Amino acid sequence: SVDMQTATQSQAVGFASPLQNPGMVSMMPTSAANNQTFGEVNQLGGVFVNGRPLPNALRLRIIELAQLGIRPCDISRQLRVSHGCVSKILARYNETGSILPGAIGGSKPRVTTPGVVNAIKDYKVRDPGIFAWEIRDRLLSDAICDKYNVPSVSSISRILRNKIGNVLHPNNPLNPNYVPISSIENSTPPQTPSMRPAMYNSPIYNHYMVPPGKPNMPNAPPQLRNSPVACHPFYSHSVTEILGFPRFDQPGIQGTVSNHPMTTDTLTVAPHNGGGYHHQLVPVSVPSVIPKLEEWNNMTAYGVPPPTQVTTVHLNGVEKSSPLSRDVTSLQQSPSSEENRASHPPTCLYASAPTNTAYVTSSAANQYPQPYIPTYAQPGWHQMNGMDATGNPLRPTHHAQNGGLQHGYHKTAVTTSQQG
DNA sequence: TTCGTTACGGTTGAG
DNA sequence: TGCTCAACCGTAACG
Repeated sequence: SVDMQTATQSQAVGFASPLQNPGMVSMMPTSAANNQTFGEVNQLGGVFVNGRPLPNALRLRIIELAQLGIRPCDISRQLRVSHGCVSKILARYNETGSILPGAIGGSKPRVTTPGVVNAIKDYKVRDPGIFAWEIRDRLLSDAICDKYNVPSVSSISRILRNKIGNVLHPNNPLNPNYVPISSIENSTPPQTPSMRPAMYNSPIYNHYMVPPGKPNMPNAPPQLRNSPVACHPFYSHSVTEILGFPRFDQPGIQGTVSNHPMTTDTLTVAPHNGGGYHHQLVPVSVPSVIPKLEEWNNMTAYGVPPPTQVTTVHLNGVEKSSPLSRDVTSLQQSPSSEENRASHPPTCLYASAPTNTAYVTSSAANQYPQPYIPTYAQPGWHQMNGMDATGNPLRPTHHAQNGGLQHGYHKTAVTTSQQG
């Protein structure tokens, strides 16, 4: 058991139900000194971790109950999840068919890929007076980009400025008034800096560089001969330079693709739900993804029975079967849903509100009327105190690693309980 | 009372 | 390794 503390005091494990103490809403305060962290309790008495998705099991239950005809407001009360969250999850499910949260974190894939940059260069070379918006239109009309990944006009302008250079510069080959060096210089290369035309003394030129039309510079290293780097001083990057590896979108060099980590077939895109972009690459060959601690997972590994799927409910005296049973089974059995299965907390994490008219009657649901017990006050859980049950240091969270606040709960064998 | 919406404080992860 | 930024999260409050 755990000592009870005042409502306004940070509490390590267990606490009085906010339903009994309406003034106690947030359990968030964190003390770096005692290295203890806390989840939060919402106004309904449900436990949540700020910034993190609800456990999949709870999301699934929301969908189940909704499909059984239970109103969102009742679901909200029963599961102690804010109605806004219930509304959001139901809306997402109706829209996408997925119960899973969206992809969190990461960066949006760049639209200015090397191929796009190259195309922009081509357009600019062929028509130095072309406007950025015209380039944008051509990227679309030439099917180099679609409407979802076409760079903005400002991005194109930036590319023109940063990667192609000032076309108004008299020495820029893209300048319409550019005078080819071949017309200034005869075919004999200058032997000393003082003998070269002035432009060759410019920092942007070196002895490897030749103007367009004289591509095969004899004193250039073989790898630079005929290359844009050597031929066009304003071309600061070759495609390979930009890519950092050979292009794989061109025929003939396909064999190099698999040598790049981002293009091997050991990577796939994780299931993503709810539109947006896909950016979570998951190594397929990894046998199991390390589950997120914040997802309150693996309760079953410590002696707590796995949650039983809710298949029927009694709603106003009428028993209803869950149409989601098949989906539940699919979720639990899907090879790609290791994390989903691991994140199923016991049903009793969220006790029914006393006034609920709908109640669950499966074996798991029999746990529902039990007293409210916070996630981390359940057997097998205690709050992060720096050590796990075996004495090993707990994995620090992101913010702990950065010296900031620590959040989340870590699975240990310590048994604590607290009834609200 | 119900529910859609949104500000807010938070986490996450690629770049 | 640490930072930035834009995605996401659930809650609480509003209408």
